[in-house]
Amino acid sequence: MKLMNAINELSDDQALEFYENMFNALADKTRLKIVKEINKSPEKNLCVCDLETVLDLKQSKISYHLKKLVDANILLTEKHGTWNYYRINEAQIQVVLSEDTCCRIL
Amino acid sequence: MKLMNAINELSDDQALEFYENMFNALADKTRLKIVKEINKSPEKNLCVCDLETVLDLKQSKISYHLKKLVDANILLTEKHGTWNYYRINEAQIQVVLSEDTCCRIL
DNA sequence: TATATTAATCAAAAATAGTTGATGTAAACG
DNA sequence: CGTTTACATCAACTATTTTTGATTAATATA
Repeated sequence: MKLMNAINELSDDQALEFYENMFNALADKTRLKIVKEINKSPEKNLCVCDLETVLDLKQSKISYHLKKLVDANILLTEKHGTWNYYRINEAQIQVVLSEDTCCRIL
Repeated sequence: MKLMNAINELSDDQALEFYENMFNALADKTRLKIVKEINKSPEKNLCVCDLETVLDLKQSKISYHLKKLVDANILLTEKHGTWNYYRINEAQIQVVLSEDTCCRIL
């Protein structure tokens, strides 16, 4: 999903689809926890194995949810050697959420 | 779901649960259309049969989605005789969404 | 009172989403 | 090279959500 700084150029139907996808990506406790943990981390990014440890979840499960967040353009990936680091795309989140809500889920 | 003007009194886990529920309720095109149509209506409220006509969907389907929105406290019900009117609970929506997003989905 | 209208609810079916363990691939390291 | 580590992806399975066509209950109207 593209970054929606040009959201006003979308048709009504495309806009609804954009929001449906964004809300869907955020409508899951595991995914909200992932975002929260990344935001709490010192470098504001975590790799899969970090999340495995901190959330005590299986690798495949974490990868599944990370993919959903990346597809929604809520997370960005940085590859460093064997490690895949995930970072929050704050611009995308702020398109959707109120300041207060950002503070609570980030 | 209660109105969350006291959202800061919730534990982290309860807060995540609140947002998970709110995003879930909004993560559906039919439900977003319902909210949009109610907001577009002259009286800012519609009954089930109005929505049936304007969205061209079956009654039971509309009732199903209305229930989800009411459970999330995004819509409020007013009963007038045989008719059930639904109205947007703007306070609840504004807890979660940015002003721009409110403008797009309302 | 009999009938029509409105809308909630139910159970069954269909469609989606999430979980799990295994496999595949690429980089790091001895 | 062979081995280990990190992680994406897959297929089978489970669980949840949505759709559908009744049925039911309540109100309105003839």
